[in-house]
Amino acid sequence: MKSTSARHAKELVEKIGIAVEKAGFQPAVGRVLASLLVSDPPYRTFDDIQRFLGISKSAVSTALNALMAREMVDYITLPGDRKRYFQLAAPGLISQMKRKIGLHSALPELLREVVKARSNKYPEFNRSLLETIEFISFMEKEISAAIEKWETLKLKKS
Amino acid sequence: MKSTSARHAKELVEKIGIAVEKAGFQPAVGRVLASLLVSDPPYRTFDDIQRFLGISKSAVSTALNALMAREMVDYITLPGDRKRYFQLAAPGLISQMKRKIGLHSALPELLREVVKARSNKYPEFNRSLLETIEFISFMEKEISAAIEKWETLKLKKS
DNA sequence: CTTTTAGTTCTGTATTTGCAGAACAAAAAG
DNA sequence: CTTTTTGTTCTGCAAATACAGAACTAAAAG
Repeated sequence: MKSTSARHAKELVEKIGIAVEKAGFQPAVGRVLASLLVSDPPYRTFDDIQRFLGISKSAVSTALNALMAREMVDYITLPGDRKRYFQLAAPGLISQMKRKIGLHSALPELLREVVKARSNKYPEFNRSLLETIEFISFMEKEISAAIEKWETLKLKKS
Repeated sequence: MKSTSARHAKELVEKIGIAVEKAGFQPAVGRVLASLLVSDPPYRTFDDIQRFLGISKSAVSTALNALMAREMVDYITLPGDRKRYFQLAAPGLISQMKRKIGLHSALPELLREVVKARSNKYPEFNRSLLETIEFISFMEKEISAAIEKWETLKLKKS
């Protein structure tokens, strides 16, 4: 079973790695995350990961620490075993996504500053800037509303 | 007036440039975009931009073409004037944002593949993966609903 | 035709990024 | 104590990025 799906797993890891990379992480971070996604069992030691991915210890260490800093990965330990068993932390994954979707940077605030600083000689241009700001604010509100909706939905289920 | 706010404008351009850069563009692209935001008048020639930013022609050319490819900038021409006057295209800006918010690549699809490929030996892990997928799908739906809401809102206003 | 203008494309380079490999550290094992 | 294990941190390099400057192009002006 493991051997039959091993190739598929590797391919999946590559594809997921790229997707995570596009979300703004380093390539190695994406691969480490991906390896923990497909891993069966879902927890792996430092050098399980290193061997599976064939990358250096420093890359694994940096990646795991980056992921742990964002609470996307944590680890367990077993009695009488010095190793740490790293595993995905799904709640951390979800809050990471919330963060990424949610606050759209300083842009709206900066755009407001722009409009304030502009002359009123080109009202049509200023109006379209205001509309852009309006759109961003609207989306921010809608998104945080959606997140709350999701959370109350989850609360009801439990 | 222009001279008193000139410094403020330059600072704003830098700050906006960085914000745009963080959104995944090259530094020079961010600055060109920003310079068109604060520019009064809102349209500028190629070498207005070059002189204002103090960067090379190639950088300006590449940046403008990148922005035009995404329809975030366009240009007008004046009769008997060979120059192009570049300006921000607010609708393009907004649709660019829609695309960027409108989410998140192949990830949910890949996660579904992961779940399918996984054994059922660790049901709790699989369950939490499913919840993550659910969250992403939920947010995608909510976001596109919000965008539609915005669009009908805009239609009514006109 | 030649020259100028307005921009594009190419070539080289400085900077940044991302990782390997080695040196290092801390704690446990022997 | 010494050795082994489980990582971490540092040093250096290879590749990718982003831009400058120069060469080039197309169209208009003269």
